[in-house]
Amino acid sequence: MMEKETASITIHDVAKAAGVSISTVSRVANDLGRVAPETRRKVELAIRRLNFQPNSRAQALSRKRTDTIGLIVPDFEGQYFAMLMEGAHQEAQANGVHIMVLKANGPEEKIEAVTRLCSQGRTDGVILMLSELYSDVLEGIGPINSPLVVLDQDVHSWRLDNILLDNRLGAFEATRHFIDTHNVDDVFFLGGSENNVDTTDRALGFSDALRGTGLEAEQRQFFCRNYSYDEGYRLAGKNILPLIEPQKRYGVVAANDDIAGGVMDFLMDSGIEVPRQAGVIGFDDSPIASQRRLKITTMRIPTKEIGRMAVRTILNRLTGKVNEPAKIVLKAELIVRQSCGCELKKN
Amino acid sequence: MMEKETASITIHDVAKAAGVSISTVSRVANDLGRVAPETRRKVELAIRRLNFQPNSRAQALSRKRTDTIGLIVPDFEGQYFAMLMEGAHQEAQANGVHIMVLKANGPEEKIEAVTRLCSQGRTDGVILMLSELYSDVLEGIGPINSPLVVLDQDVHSWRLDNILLDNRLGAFEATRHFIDTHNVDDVFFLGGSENNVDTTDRALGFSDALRGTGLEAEQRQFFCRNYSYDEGYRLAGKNILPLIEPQKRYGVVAANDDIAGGVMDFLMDSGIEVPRQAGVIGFDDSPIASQRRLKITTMRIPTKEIGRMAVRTILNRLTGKVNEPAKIVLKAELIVRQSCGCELKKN
DNA sequence: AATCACCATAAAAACCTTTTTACAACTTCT
DNA sequence: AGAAGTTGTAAAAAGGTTTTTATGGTGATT
Repeated sequence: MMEKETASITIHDVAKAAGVSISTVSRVANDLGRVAPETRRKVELAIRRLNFQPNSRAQALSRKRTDTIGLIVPDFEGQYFAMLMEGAHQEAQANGVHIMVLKANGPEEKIEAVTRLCSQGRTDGVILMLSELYSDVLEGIGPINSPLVVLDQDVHSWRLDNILLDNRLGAFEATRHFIDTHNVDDVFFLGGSENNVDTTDRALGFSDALRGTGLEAEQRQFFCRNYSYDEGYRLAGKNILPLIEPQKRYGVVAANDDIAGGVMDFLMDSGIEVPRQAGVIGFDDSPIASQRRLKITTMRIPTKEIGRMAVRTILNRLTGKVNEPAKIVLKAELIVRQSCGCELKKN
Repeated sequence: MMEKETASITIHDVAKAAGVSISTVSRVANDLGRVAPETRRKVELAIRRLNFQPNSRAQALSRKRTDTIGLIVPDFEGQYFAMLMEGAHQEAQANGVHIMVLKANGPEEKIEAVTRLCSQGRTDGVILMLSELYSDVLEGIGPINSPLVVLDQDVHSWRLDNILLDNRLGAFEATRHFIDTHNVDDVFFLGGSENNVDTTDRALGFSDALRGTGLEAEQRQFFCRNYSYDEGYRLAGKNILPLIEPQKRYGVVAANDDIAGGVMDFLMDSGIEVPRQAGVIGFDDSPIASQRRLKITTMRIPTKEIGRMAVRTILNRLTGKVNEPAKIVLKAELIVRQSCGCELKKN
């Protein structure tokens, strides 16, 4: 039988090589306690010479932490995940911790994921994108012994950390941009999945914006099966095109940039002039928004920032700097490009 | 002083509750060895009643494995990372292992990353996207004690596992598609960063395709700073537009779909008809290729598959099923859409 | 009836650190 | 000069599993 691991060198080997005890080696390696200069030199030499790499598994057990943060997302689609990851990883790396990624879809999968990461101590804290009805999940999880920060959902009543985006306000502003700035005749809202809280919140903001205009929100909002270009394209054909009349001007608020792109392309393919006849505003400011000929006006979401703050929040909890559950609400910002029609107005 | 963790219940608690020894609990929990039915019942009951969750940190130390696989990528840009992640996570989840993601850019960062994951035993194996000159990194890493599979680079001589894409062949086919099928007057190649092996391999394939045509490859290939839309747009203006003559027909092979999109948009913005005057073929078949009005013809790379196979390969190594270093070479597949001009020919 | 094999379980060792406790050998102070 | 405090290091305990070894008890074998 062949031995797999080349019996890696442990703290004992270093101790022996340096002629000291293991506790001394540990103190040198972790730079704590007082060590005589001469001893330190000997130990450091031995560490270097043997190329001693502390076994992180043993460290994890002893220190009761893994220096790892879990990130649970519903999917890897679109640019959202990548941007979140970018921010989270950045903050994590700066603090010497690692990111473990899990994808979990239904409530059961989410519970399972949190259990593996949290309850079994695989991570020191978890960032959770709930995205759907949360109560089932949170109840299923039960009491947690390490920090859990929830994105995209207000779970303040559960005394959990929260990094949120004010979706309602964002959609409100996008809609009002059409109504106030562009003076459109009518507006539509194209959401993602209807049991996705992002979407329902944005639908609320859309309704808010219509209040007092005489326009009824009900018949003006439609929902995709997911946040994709293809769905945007499909629903534009199914629900929006039939409602468009020649001489009027319209505004479409889409729940993300992918959907917005689909809507725009369908409308253009159908001979509708975008943005003259119909303007479009997306959500996210994902790269694709500016990587097309007609650049998409969008509500920028500081996704990278959210990732960074989520990690920051967990780290703060861990160091005990913060004890009250955090609730941070970020705002979306209107990025004016071409698809809303602002350029037309100027000319 | 407040106690942070609610002293979680251990195998000892279960043993006491069931009136057996801890080794018996371990045997029941892991379903090994022979246990009397009656004893098993008692233990299982206790486990359930106390909601015992084995401490994965202790398991990791004892079992000498973490059930975690590392994934090191150069960046999170584009859709490539997401697709890779999708495949890797899928295979991982099916086998009860986790994915730890690290971003590492230069050789030093890569060495550091591999050290943390591999040498310190944080993961059981690592998937590494080298993407640049590899020798520095591989030498810096030194001997490794757990499986390392390298993507996108032939490191067979280092006796490492390898999942590769035949970039040279892919670029050759793309180029020949223009020459053979479309009978173009001239072709161009737009690569990514010049010290990125993907790009240099594809440049070689481009050269291969020009052999015997009388066209010189040298002046026909240009390199972006990165694989982005903006760079494609920029280089199309700087290098390609000046070379275009009115009555001729051109083919542009881009190193990925983002660049291809940029090129197309620049050409169209400049009044060049795409694909009539200039056809474009991208690489990757990333979502953006089909999420625009003029869909991009592209060399599809089975990225998800690569992610899956990389995890599979590590798992196989771990279980000792495979001992010889694997070298799997996948082929890119031409996906004909609109940007190459095939539709025009038909009409 | 004595020996043997076998089975179920307990006890102990191992995994590799960190952290606490203990203990000498010096300093310093009165 | 003796008590008290400091300092540097060793020894031991702790962390929670898995795995190996030991052991008492049962049924079969001669």
